[in-house]
Amino acid sequence: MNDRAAVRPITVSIAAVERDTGLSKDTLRVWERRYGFPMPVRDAYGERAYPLDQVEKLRVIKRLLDNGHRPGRVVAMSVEELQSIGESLAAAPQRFTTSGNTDLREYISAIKAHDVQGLRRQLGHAMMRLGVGRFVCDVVAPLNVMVGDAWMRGQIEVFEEHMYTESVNTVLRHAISTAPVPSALASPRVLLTTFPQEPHGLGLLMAEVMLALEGANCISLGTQTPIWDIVLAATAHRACIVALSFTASQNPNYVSNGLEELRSKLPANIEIWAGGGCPIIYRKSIEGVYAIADLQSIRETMSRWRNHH
Amino acid sequence: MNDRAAVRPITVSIAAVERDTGLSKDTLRVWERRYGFPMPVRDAYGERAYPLDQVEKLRVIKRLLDNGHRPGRVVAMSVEELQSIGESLAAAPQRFTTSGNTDLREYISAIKAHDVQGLRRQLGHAMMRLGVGRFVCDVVAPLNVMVGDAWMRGQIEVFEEHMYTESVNTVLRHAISTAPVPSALASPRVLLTTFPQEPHGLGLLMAEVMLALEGANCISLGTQTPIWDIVLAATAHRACIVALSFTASQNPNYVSNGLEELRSKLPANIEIWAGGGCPIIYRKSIEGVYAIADLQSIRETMSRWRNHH
DNA sequence: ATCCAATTTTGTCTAGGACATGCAATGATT
DNA sequence: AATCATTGCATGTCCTAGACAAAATTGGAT
Repeated sequence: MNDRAAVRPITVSIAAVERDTGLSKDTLRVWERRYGFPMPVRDAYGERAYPLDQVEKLRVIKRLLDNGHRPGRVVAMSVEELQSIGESLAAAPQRFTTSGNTDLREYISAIKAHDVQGLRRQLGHAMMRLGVGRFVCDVVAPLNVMVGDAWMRGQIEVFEEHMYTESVNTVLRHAISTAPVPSALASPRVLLTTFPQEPHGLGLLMAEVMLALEGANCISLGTQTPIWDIVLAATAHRACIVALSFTASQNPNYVSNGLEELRSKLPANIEIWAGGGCPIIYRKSIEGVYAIADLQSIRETMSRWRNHH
Repeated sequence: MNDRAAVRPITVSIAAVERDTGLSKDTLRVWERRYGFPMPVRDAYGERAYPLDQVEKLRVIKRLLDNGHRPGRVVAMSVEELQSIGESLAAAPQRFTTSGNTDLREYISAIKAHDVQGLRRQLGHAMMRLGVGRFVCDVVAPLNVMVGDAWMRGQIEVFEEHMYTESVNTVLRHAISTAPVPSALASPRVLLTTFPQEPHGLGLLMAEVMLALEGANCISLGTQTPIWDIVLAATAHRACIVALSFTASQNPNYVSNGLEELRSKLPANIEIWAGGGCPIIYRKSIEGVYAIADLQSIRETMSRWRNHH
């Protein structure tokens, strides 16, 4: 029995860490210089090679940063300290039991039991029981948060989160397909997509469901559309509204710069709606961009739009 | 009337260029050093500020690079020369007529007319007419190639490709949802996903459709699952087969190294099936990995599997 | 408690050098 | 003439280390 682990690479390159954590190469290098973490080993060419446990810790740190913590404090911490912070954070807003006597822990159980069929059945039942709108707002949205938190605390594996995401994806798309096709004339045409750095599409789907409920004519481009192509698409599809989704992991600079750029390139009569978990959208308001704080407020924003037109 | 153009930024930062063109900051700097293009002006802080026309030219160059051209030739060229190259490429071969008396050009027309509803209707009709299996093999697969080619020739915009992808996504997921749930006992459990570098999920969906038709029990994790999590997921879901999809844009080394790593970590009784447009899969066979050359051969490979078990 | 200024923190940009990798053109062999 | 090995250029990514703007925090005065 030779030690295979010593032979096989148990380290990853800086580019892979950038991709997996969302921290730029520049940031990774400067943290190493300033805080002494991460401290990768060097490969035969003198290039950084990050052990997997450091990548794991970086992911936890990234998640804490997204929740408002500051690098100087958390980067130097030990894993145990990070854990305790993460748990206190998750324990604080126990707003799980939001409403509708739904116990979200059952979904988590299904995920951890790797019961795909059961999870989808539960989701389907909840949708039937609550109606599509409340299902999205009261079940899917808090579940997303809960799954993310559980993952950060190491209670859920990446593949389990993937399975969850895929299941919700299926269920939401099914919900969208059952919505009636709106009358082409009266309903606003809404273009949905995300910026190039944002690969997560669940927020977009949730928004699409809510918009469809409001009778909007949704045109989704999926994720990661270049800004210039958003402009072209909005024009080509004669959109009234461009709706964008941003997760907390997004780089705030890219988000606000991108929104300003998009606003300047897009005709003034096309509105921009921005939503999702990214804090910068709500902290720093951008001229001509509407921040949609939660899914419920899509309804209000839409009625405002209707009154205006 | 003051000159707003002089006030408004007619230049963009290196980060914005990276975002808009997909060329990394490192690449942009090294091109400037080596080829003298792009040659940004400098702002008050001495930082690169790219005029919009240079960004535009960079976009054209990027498309030619994706087309197989080499930077040394094209980066130094004038805009006119670049134009002529793009057009000469457009005149190149067009292999439309695949099979089944379906004229794929109608789909392309719908895409270029930005007719989402029409495109989906056409796709739905074709599926009804041909049956799900032939629809995927004879329509979707060649259409993907055609759309990709058209994009490379500059005949289709990025946002049009996005709209197409999203439509096919919807139609395929609908097809999957209509497939009967297979009996848990007799049917093989197939885990579907892609490697972390591979964000494209259409190939995965097509494979899932074909597998579902063969009565397989499909568990999809979506795209970009870390290798170690594929191993965990395969074990947790008691998968018999792990199916992976690779597009042509994948780095051959990553693909073959990743497959070898996965094979070594996965229990020997779990098969690995690899498919998609990536040439390396078929050129270099890997011990214990089955290459699935096209969607039809999923059927044969599956019957081989059944005979074996 | 609220506001403003000084200070610290933090991410991103800069420069040019190095080098692995992959493609192309050459030379050698069948 | 076609195939294979070798050499060499082309190219992207990584390296170090310094600088600085923007954001966040602190301290002090109202």
